[in-house]
Amino acid sequence: MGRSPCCEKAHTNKGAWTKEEDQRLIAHIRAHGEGCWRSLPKAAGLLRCGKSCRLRWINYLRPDLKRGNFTEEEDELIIKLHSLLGNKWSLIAARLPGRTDNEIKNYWNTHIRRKLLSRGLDPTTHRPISERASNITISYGRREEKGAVLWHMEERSSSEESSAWQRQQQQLKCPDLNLELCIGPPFQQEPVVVEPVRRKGNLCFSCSLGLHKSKECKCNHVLGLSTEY
DNA sequence: AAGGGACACAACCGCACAGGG
DNA sequence: CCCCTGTGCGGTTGTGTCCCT
Repeated sequence: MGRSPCCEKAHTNKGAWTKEEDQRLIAHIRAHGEGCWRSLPKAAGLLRCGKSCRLRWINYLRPDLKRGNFTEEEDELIIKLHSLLGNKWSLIAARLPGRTDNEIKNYWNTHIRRKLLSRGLDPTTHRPISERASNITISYGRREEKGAVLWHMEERSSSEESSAWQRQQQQLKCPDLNLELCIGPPFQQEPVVVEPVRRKGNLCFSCSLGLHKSKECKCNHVLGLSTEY
């Protein structure tokens, strides 16, 4: 179908941002707040694409960003989250205050990937590189117990022998992470929306893991499952 | 000191999705 | 229900810096 470009590329700057551009963007957002990125460049007097402004603000200019090296704890958390969520950088970033998805993605590709390789682990699967690709399929099931919703992973292996290694891998894939999954009864009242996040607001667990279209998706149900970031 | 390869990270691009008209 | 727009995401590219020869 084709879409109109987000801006007139012929009249926009590209490449590195100058200090002046940064200042203009910061000043405008301080004065008017975030939002309507399409019209922001014109309003702020910037010859930039709206998307470019948004990216610049989110990744580098936001005041709550934590700059500097990643700590060892952050490293390990990223690895754990990646083993659980895959390349869902935005979800991973949501668990690391002050870090952006772009920053984590870059850090993964440059540092952690190599770190895992040096440990003999496949950065994509988090399995030992030497290990043959096994025929394990993983599905997310749900079982309810005493009012709580528990998530479990079901591993099916072609081989009957469930080795200790497989159990270990299962534990690795279900690390003891506090994902702060908030489970509640079907809500009766309008939920309090702290921040007008359009798409992440009331996602079910499947969708919050990026498993949209999953048969487990509960977004259209009244269960009221949501994840808290 | 110069050249070039490797690395790190900022920025861009294309696509998907939600929501409004 | 369809189309369009705005936004967000993940992958990729571009560019500056570092390091080795």
